[in-house]
Formats: sequence, C-alpha cells, structure tokens
Amino acid sequence: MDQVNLKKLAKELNLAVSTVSRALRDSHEISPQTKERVRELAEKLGFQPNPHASSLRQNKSKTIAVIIPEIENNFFSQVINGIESVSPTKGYHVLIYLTHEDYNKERDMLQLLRNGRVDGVMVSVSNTTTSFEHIDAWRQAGLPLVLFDRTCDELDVPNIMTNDAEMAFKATEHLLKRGCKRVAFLGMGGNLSISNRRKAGYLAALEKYKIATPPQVIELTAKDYINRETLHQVFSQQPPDGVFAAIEKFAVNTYEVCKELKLHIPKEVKVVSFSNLQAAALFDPALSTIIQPAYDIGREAANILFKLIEKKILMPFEKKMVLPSQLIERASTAELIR
Amino acid sequence: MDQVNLKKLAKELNLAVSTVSRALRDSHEISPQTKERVRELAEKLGFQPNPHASSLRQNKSKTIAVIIPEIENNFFSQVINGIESVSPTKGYHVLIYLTHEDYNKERDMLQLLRNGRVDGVMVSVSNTTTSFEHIDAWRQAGLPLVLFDRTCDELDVPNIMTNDAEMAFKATEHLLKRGCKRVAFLGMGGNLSISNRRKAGYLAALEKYKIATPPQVIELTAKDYINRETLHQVFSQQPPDGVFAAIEKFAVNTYEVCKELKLHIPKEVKVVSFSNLQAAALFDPALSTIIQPAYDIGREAANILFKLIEKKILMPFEKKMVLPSQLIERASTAELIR
DNA sequence: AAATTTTTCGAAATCGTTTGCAAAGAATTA
DNA sequence: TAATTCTTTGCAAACGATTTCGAAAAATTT
Repeated sequence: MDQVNLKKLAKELNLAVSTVSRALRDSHEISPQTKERVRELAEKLGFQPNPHASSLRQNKSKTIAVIIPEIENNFFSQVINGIESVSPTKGYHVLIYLTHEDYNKERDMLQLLRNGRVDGVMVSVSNTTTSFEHIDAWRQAGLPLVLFDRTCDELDVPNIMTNDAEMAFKATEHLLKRGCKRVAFLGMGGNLSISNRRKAGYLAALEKYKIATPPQVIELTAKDYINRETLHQVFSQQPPDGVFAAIEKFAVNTYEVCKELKLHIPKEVKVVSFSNLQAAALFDPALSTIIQPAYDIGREAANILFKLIEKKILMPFEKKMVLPSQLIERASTAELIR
Repeated sequence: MDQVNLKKLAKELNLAVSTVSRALRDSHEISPQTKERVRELAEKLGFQPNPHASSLRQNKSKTIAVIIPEIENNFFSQVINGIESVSPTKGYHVLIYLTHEDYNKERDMLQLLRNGRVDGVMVSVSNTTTSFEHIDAWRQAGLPLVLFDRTCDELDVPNIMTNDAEMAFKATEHLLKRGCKRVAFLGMGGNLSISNRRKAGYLAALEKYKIATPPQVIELTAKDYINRETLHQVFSQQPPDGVFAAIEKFAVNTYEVCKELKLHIPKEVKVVSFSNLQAAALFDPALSTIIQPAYDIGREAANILFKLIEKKILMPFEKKMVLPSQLIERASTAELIR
C-alpha cells in the first residue's frame, strides 16, 4: 500500500479518520491547530482524496457528459471549448460521447449514463433522432440536462441555440437581393429542429419576396461522395443561381461540384452557408458565411447546466436562450459587375 | 429511494446480495436457474450498477483522460475521433482536458488525475512544456500513459507520432524543386519535439540541396494578430519565395499577409503546410498540405494505452510508432508557367 | 451406507470517504 | 459551586458493489 488515504494520515497523526476528513474539508468543528497539523502532513505525503469514494458517499460525480453527433466539425469543437472554459472553474470533469448521428447510440448512451456516472448531460441530438423519449426520460427523472443547437422545442428542457430561422431568412434574402432567381436550399434530412428552422427561414424569404419559381429543397447526407453525386445530377440539369447551405460541409460539396461542372462562383452560382470555419475567407472564392456563436453556446449551456446541478432556479430567458449568429458577406455572393 | 441496487434486487428475490452480484457477473458458481431469475428482475427494474461503487472496490475507473493543448484544430478533433473509435468497444469512457498550451495547467492536471479517477492518460504536450518530470512521474508510478504527436523521445513511454522530419524534408525539397531559392520555416517556439523534428527536416533539405542563402526560421505564436504582424514585417522587407508552415494556422496567417501585401501565391511565394483541413483544396489558391494520419494516431494510441492498462506486453514497434503522413501537392506550390 | 467431492449460496469484510451522534473537556452562566 | 453551553474529537454507520471464506445441500464415488 503506497497509496495515502485518510486512514494512513489518521494513524500517522494519532487522530481519528473523521477528524482528518473534517480538517481537510475545513470544517468549523476542528481546531486551527489540528487543521494545520493535518494539512501539513497531507501536503507532505501528497494526499489526494479518492474520487470514487467521495462520489459514492456524496452521490455526486463532479462530472458532466457532452453528447454530440460528431467532433470533426468546427462548430462542435468550439462548443466544447466553450464548455471547457467553465467546467474547470466549477471543479467539473467533462466526458465526451459521439453518436455519429445514430439515434440508437444516442438513446443507449443516455440510458447508460443514468447510473450516477455524471451529474448532468449536454446533448445536441443526432439527425436520425425522431423520438425524444430518451430525453424526456431524463427530464422526468429530474436529472440535469440541457439541449444545445440541435434542440427540441416541445420538451420542457433548457435550450441553447442560435437564431437559425432569422439567419436563414437573411441569408436567402441576401442571395435574392444579389439578383438570384432560383435559390436552392441544401439541408440534411430528418426532422431536426435546426433543419426545420433553417428551412422555414428559407421558405419565408422566398415567400416574402414573392419568388415565382418553386422552392428547391435538396436533402443531403453525411457522406461526401453521395452529396457530390446528388449535386452533380441536379446541377448538370438546371443549376440554381443561388445556393444556401445549411451546413458547412454542403457548401464544400457545392464548391467541389461547381468546380467539376465549371460553374463559376459567384457569376453563375452564388453560395452562402452556415459555417464556423475561420478559413472560409481564404476559399476560392471567399465563402459568405453565417457564423454561429459556438463558443458562447457551449459556455452558456454549461453555465445553465451547472445552475441545474446546483438546483438554482433558472431565469426565464435561460430556459430558451437564443444567441445571435452573424452573416459575413464575402466574394461567393458578390454582385456581378456589369 | 427509487434507485435500484443490489440490495433491493436481493430482497425482492429472497437472495443474498452476493448471489445477485455473482449472477449478474455470470459467475460459474451460480445455477442457471437463479441467474435467469436475477437477470429477469434486473432487466425489469432497469438495474444499473453504480460505477463509483464498482470503481472503488475494483480500483479501476473504466475511464481514460485525453490531455491536449487545444481542440479547435482539425488534427486534434480527428485524433479524438480515432480514440472514440476504440474506447466504447472496450467499455471505456473518455475525459477531455485542454491545457491551452499552458505547461502549468498540464502539470497540475496530470497531478490531479493521479487519484484513481482514470486508468490511463493520453497526452500531447503543450508547446510551453520544457520539463517532462510530470510525465516521468506517471511512468515511475507505473501508471499507463502514452504520448502522441507532440512526444518526448527521451522518456521510456510509448510514443505515437508521424514521420515529421521526413515529411518536413520532403516539403522543403518540394519547394526547392519548384524553384524556390529562399525558403522560410514557420515554427512555433519552445523546444517541442515535433517542432524540432520539423525544423530538422527543413534544415536537412536546405543542406542537402546546398542552398547558399541562410535558413530563415520564423517563430510564431498562438495569437493570430501577433503572427500577422510578424509576418507582415518580415515579408514587407525581403519576402521569402517559399514558405513551409509547421502548422495549418501559420499557413492561414501567411495567406492573409500575402493578400495584404499583394504577394501572389504561388507566383511570388509558394506555400506548403502541415494541415488536416479538408477544405485546403478549396483555398485560393488550393493549399499544398502534409496530411497527418490523425485518426489513425488516435486509434493506435488508444489501442496501445488499453494494452498497457490490461498489462499486456507491448511489441517493440508499439513503443515508438511512426505513422506516415502524406504530401498533397496543390496550386500553392505550382510551377511557374514561363 | 458412508465418505468424498462438487455445486450453490450466504455472511461479512472491504474499498476510502463522509457524517450523525456521543462524549469528553473547556468555557460560560446562573 | 453547580448547571449550562460550546468546542473539539472519536466511534461507527453509512454509500453500493465485489470478493473471501465458509457452510449447507446435492451429487458423486467408494
């Protein structure tokens, strides 16, 4: 036994284990002198309390889980960064779980975490998620949970998101004002709240500007080669003159296909996309983007989760928090020079 | 108490706690019939063993830690993805810690994790790390640890990395063969193993091709605006005609500054960089990159860590594993058309 | 039928920390 | 001085799962 624990300290100091424990937790019922003695030896022996014993006894793990669809995506990386800006200050540890856009995995993970391993979870649901029972089960069990970005409006659970519909409207409007007549929307299938919000914004803009040509909603997938094939097929018949991509990846696919088909951006096709890629400005041409406040979303979501964990009462605005995105106009939606 | 535990199951079944425990762990000393009875009720009541109690008793946490400098970087995201491709299959959970390139944080984290919270750690050291005592302390304590990418050759700890020196040599050689006379190297300060290896490869290439002009090593930082300032200053005097960036971020900075100074890439300056950004092909001009096998590095590092945890003996090649990178030549290093 | 082995299960200790309660001594009050 | 509080400490029981040890019961062998 080279591991130092309370018992060892207690024996060394001729004290009871309980006294040592209390001394280290700075309890008022321990005299300053003994506290000092205990602290000194603990320091000297490099004592570190066993987290499993503490967790077991106190029934709290000082750990939270982050469940996201993927991580090779600037948005989610930045969210994690935001979360990590809070968690250490609260003494919390962060577990990461990837669903790879698989509802079954998501459900199973959430189920598996209901054993006290974590004190709360932050979820951005996968795009194959149709039922929210697994989320609701957490809510019903009274366990702390927040949804971010890919949320679910119906549930009485804190949502932290951005103004998707509004920005989708603005992006579409931007394309229309730049002279586009046939604007296509690239979304991911499923009935993800986020997809719906973005599609709704797109449709609203078309309606407001009384666009005659019917909306063109193209549903893409997680696989690049499938997307390229789909786009290739659509674009080689009658290409749209404006593309609004709901995800960065789809904008990249659009660029690739336009290059293949020798469609000039922005002369023949203008492109705007939700994206948090800093390097979007270096694209050929520079990509107009809607930047989401990913870091802030992560930070605020974490703050709210910790409030839930600490059983503090949430302010009304914290139940459904909307952090605004920003539209950056770049060359990919530049006006034609006549 | 709505929480189901062994005691509850035992009482319900008129069995001893130990029997229930053994039945659920499929012990040979429990009859098939009772096993079935126990399993059925456990299933029905949704029993999930308390991980803290198990961890405490068994002295293992089924958790590993990943300590990385940052996460808003495609490379590290891909590494995590690789790790996550292994850990669930082993029943392990993954904690993420960010050092933000701060040696003190790194040291403290490693110290803090020496309390049984995790069964092993994977570290990519920060660039402010000069001493490796904190790493060595783990090794000496016999705790499982692997280093990846940003490693330390001196220590007797498994290293999983890529062929940095070789690829740096190739990248520099590539620039020289494309006609560059004054190739600059953009590295990050500190004496990180990875920086040294890349710098060494750069210098070796200059030497082999007997370049008369002295090497130009420019040390950049984590802050974009500082880097832009530095590069602006250097480039506005006598710009190099070739730039080899050790990190993606520095290539982006180079692009930005070249745009400011109206230096044409690749006519006046050719650029090649270590980068795992898929979108590098869409840059203006498309960026020549050295792609690191990030996913594989994560996967292999995790595999080796689990071998250590399971006290399996490592094969010699697993102690220092080198996974090859790939040089993709694109427009940013295209030959001039005369 | 007796002796032995094998199968099946229970009691209790254990992991390390926290905490309710009791007890002793010191300090204060009546 | 006696009765009371307050301060400081120790004892022991949790928390929930695992595991050692041992004891019945059943199956097998002699």
